Amino acid sequence: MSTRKTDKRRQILDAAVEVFAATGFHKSRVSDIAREAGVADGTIYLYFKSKDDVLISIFEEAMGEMIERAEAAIADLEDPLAKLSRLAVHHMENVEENKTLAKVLQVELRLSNTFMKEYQPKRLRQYMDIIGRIIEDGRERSLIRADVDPRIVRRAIFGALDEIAMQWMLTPNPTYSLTESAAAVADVFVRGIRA
Amino acid sequence: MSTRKTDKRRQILDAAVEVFAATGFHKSRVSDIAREAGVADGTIYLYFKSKDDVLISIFEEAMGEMIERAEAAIADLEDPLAKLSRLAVHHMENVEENKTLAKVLQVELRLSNTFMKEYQPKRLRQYMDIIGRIIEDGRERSLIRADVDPRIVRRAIFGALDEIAMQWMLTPNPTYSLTESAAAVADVFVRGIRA
Amino acid sequence: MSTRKTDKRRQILDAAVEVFAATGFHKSRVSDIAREAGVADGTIYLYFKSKDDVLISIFEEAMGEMIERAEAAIADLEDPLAKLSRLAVHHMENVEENKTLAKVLQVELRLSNTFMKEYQPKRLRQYMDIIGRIIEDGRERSLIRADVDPRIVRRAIFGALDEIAMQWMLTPNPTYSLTESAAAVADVFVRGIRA
Amino acid sequence: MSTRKTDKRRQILDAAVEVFAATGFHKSRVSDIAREAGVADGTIYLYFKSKDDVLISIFEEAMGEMIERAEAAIADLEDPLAKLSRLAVHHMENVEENKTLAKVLQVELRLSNTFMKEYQPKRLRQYMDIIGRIIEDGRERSLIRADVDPRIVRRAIFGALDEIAMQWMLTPNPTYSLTESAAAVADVFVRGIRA
DNA sequence: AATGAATGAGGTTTCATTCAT
DNA sequence: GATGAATGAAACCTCATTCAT
Repeated sequence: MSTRKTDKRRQILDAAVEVFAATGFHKSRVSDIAREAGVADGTIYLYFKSKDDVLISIFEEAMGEMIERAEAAIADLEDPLAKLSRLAVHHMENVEENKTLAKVLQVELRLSNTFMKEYQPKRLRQYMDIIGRIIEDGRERSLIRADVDPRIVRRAIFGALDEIAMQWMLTPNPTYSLTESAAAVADVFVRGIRA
Repeated sequence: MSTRKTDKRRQILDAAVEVFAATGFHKSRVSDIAREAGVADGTIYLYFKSKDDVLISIFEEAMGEMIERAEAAIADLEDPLAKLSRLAVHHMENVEENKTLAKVLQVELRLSNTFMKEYQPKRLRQYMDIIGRIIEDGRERSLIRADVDPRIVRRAIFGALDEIAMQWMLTPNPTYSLTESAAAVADVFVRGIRA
Repeated sequence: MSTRKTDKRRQILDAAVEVFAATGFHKSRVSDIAREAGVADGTIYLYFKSKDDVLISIFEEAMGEMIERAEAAIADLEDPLAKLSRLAVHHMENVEENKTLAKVLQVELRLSNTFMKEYQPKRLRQYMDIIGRIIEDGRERSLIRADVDPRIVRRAIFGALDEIAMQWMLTPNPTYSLTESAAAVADVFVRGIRA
Repeated sequence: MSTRKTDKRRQILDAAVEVFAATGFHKSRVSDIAREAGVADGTIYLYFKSKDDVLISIFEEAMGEMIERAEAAIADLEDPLAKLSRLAVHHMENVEENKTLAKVLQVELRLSNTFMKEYQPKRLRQYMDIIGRIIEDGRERSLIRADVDPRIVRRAIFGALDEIAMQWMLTPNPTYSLTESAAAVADVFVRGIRA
């Protein structure tokens, strides 16, 4: 029974990702998601508080996974600077491999007032904290300059990656590799902050 | 007569910036803008095609000015790396000095579907081109490494600045200085790309 | 369930006839129809595409019935000329007995651009075809002159009846009998076309 | 000066006929008429009370002329029945020769609420009175049956002609002759009412 | 748990008309 | 007389959400 509950919830979330990516959050109707998920309109409200809540849930779950996977991706590395590079490439791999979800997370998410102002910071901060901790660790081990402020630089790194990924999402037929861009960006940052 | 026409147009644009910043684009009603501007609802449609067009016009004009001022700000500098630093600080000064306008440009603008997908790229690219040209110039003069791709790095720099400014906008009572952050970010990039 | 659906649809159509007859199509607001029908504004759009569609549906249904009833009314008659007289009187009886509906069909219907140019012809032609077939039948049986063109005369007969009914509708307190007028008009046409 | 005044008035009326015929009364904007007439929007209100008044004025003038010309057309005939035939053909000739004006009078005029309910009757009655007087004259001279009610039959004749003309107006490329139809209709009526 | 029919708030835009010049 | 910039009223329809079944 609990599996079933989860199943339907997942069905709806998956359907919502498809619908949001195809039509955009604002233009998507709840009934579109319901049809795509094969449930009645009202059923969605048994699992989510509102249309916004569906978007937020997509974000929460996707970010939760991203955070886990990001931490796993850098776990076996020793060097903080290597971790940074690996993280950047990993971030872009996620985007490239899961374009539909990424489109929702990056493009549609920003279009929701509620979201931008209330929910985004929390999870994003967690994600950025990974970067922040790498930098702090590097500073303690004198691999990164002491005058590098982690709170600023973690946001700079995230902003740089995000902007490049955003641009890639909005380009209809991108010809360049996102992961190569990630490596280049990481290279600049690594040179910029190392001791 | 031409002055008058311009006057009323400006009145409406200024009013719209205030209203959009206070209420958000979506929640703002055209009649709110009209009241703030001291004109009738219909008058707005003598100067703009739609509510969206008002937002777009704010963006077009503000970006036009920003581009001009950014170019003026770096005109007297010789060193490309110094130009980059100056540009970053200049960017943040604009945001700090004109918080209301910046709020509209950074936060509300992203919330308009029409906008994000059609209008933004053009002007933003022009703005990023300023960064791109600085980097190209630096490479030619061997002050910047030859393997730095201007197309990627200009976007990385913009993304980094934008993300930090965005965060600052969304923070109710920011205690940190935006220009100091800009200097720190610029420092990282300068170290990251110089030969 | 199907009854319920039909019920609500009928409720709305009946309400619309009342409202359109009282206020005129253009001046009637959708919310007026909703109130009269005892449903929410939005409910109307579950059953009809638009306000125009409500008017069109009234017409389609009313004309469908009129065509059926007209054919039933003349079914037991042999003589084509007697059929014509009966049809004319039947037409006016409908108008007299159902003044509210007739008002909508005759007066308000003509005020809707969309309607006049697209929907009216089809159903009206069907109605006129009844007259046309009577005339053709009469010609074949040599009861009506061979040089009477059914396509012209059917329209002439309809036009004559329609104009007289229209005038009656627009007269606040008509003192004359519509069915007597119908008999008189039919008499003229019968004399005019018989062999 | 008086000529000039008349000139501008006429300019506007002529422009309005063109615009109404092309776009339909409701869809036509006052500014469209102004542009077509080569005057400013406000100028129209120096000569007419309202947009409706422009339509009414077109009708009044056109009907005035039609009435005059109709009376002239039958003046030289003695036989009332011949007059009826002549009148029918004359009516249709007017329509055929002046399709643009006829379109406005017949199609667009009916779409104006104000008009149908207030102005039309008066002038139309005058026009129908011509038919009525012919019939009365015929009755007195025993050329038309005594039991033919002029008030009914004049309206029947007008309705028949009007319906046929209306249909012709709404047919994109009519292949049949309107005047021939008029003759056929007149023939039926003449046979139908003569003693 | 699931349904889906019903709800009803909410706002952009048009365009006839006015009136200061 | 002529202009045309400015006015401002007015209503259709959508769609997220509810709740009786």
